[in-house]
Amino acid sequence: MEPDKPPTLTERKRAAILRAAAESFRHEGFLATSTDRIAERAGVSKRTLYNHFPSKDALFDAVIEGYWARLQTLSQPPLPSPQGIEDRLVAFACERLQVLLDPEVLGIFRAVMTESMRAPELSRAWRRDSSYEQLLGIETILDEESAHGRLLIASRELAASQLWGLVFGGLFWSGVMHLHGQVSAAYREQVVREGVRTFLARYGTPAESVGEPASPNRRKAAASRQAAKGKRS
Amino acid sequence: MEPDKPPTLTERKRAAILRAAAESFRHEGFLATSTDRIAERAGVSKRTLYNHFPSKDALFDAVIEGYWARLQTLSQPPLPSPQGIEDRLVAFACERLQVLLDPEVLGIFRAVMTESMRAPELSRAWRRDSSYEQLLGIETILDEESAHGRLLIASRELAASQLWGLVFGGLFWSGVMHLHGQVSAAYREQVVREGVRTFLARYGTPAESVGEPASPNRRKAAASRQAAKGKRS
DNA sequence: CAAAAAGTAAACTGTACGGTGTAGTGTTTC
DNA sequence: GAAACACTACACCGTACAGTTTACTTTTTG
Repeated sequence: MEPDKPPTLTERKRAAILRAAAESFRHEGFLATSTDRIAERAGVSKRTLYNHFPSKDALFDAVIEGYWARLQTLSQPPLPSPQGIEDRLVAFACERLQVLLDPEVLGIFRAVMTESMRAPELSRAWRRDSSYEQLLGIETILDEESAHGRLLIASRELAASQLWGLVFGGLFWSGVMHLHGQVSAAYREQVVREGVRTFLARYGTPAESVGEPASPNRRKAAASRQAAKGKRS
Repeated sequence: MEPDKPPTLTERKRAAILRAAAESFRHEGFLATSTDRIAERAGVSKRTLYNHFPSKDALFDAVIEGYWARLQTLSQPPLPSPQGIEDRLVAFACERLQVLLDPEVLGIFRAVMTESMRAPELSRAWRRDSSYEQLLGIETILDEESAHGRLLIASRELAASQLWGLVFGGLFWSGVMHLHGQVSAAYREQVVREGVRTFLARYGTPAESVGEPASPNRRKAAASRQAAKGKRS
């Protein structure tokens, strides 16, 4: 909007507090972080911190809301589609995965999960409304491809959740659990591509067997038995 | 071995402490649990607690090791196979899933993850040695089925991780994040079965298209492009 | 430039926690 | 039944933390 008028001191202080708090919460967790430490990292007096946020809980809430809003932007643009379906799904998933595996985001997921057991009312945003499949825009892109006849899907929720598991599940879980350090982008893409191929082995339509070395007699009845509908108990 | 001679008082106290500690750690997390509270719940004096365990950290370690040992037993018996491959994989996965979704186990996963960020040296057991695919015995059962010609798999690690994502990923993640309450066994089985079907759409062999309504011309070149080998970066 | 608003430093309150010390009571074992 | 051992109750130490108070300085604004 306006060409960034210089931020007032109050705004700068507030931002510094939020940044420092996010950093601490991500690295140490909510309980292990002291407000003294946050104020120190933010270069701010403790009183100022408590002028901006009424309590440590409120500060945590504000940090979480900020990240949640950032993640929300993921659900919107499933990007246009010149490529074949495999490449499109791979590109889509790699983009999302890069965000999900960002150490900053992983840290927030950990913090949210941790506090969700101690104090469920904090961080309720992460549980209300939308599923992660929706959040990531998976259902949207599947709908699009289905509309173009490139996918044959009986239950979009089921398919979306399977795609999530195939391409995100393993790496995301490893990341959250610190199972290994950073993985290379190349490895990530390989995992994603193979996941997409498995997904297409069930849900792809013959029309899209593009550029493959040779395999004419594939699939066809692939979607012949897909019943799952009722969810939950 | 010996037909349980009555446990000595010391043994009973120790067990009570471990039980109370596990309960508290699962529900409140490590930091939010006080040793006073553990002692109280265990019906034990605080001094006794510190006679059995030198520190709160050591107590946490002992609790975690106990659960880890319990989970280890999962990796052994992939159970015999009278059924067709789909039913066998479904039965196998449902059994594992039941353990993974046990609130007690979920709570421990959460606690481990939380402490893994604050103090990685605790709970190292959960990261050393084996992958979760190994832990759950997925690779074993895939090897067996491959040996019988019922699967055509290029990379066992990749396939195992995909099966994990398809049948465990979604529900496990939901459970860990408290996304919904308990899900019914019937719903679980449905998700698992559909996951297995997607898996078989890529890795199954024609020989095993048993009892299907009608779909003779399936797959064959399914495994023609499976390259993934190099891991990590 | 003057008044209002916001920030700072530092001491302080009350509480909670991890861990120890002590003196005495119950339990096991020979 | 007595010596060795484990359990109990309880006071205690030092530290840490969320949040407040006070007295003072800087920034913003009209």
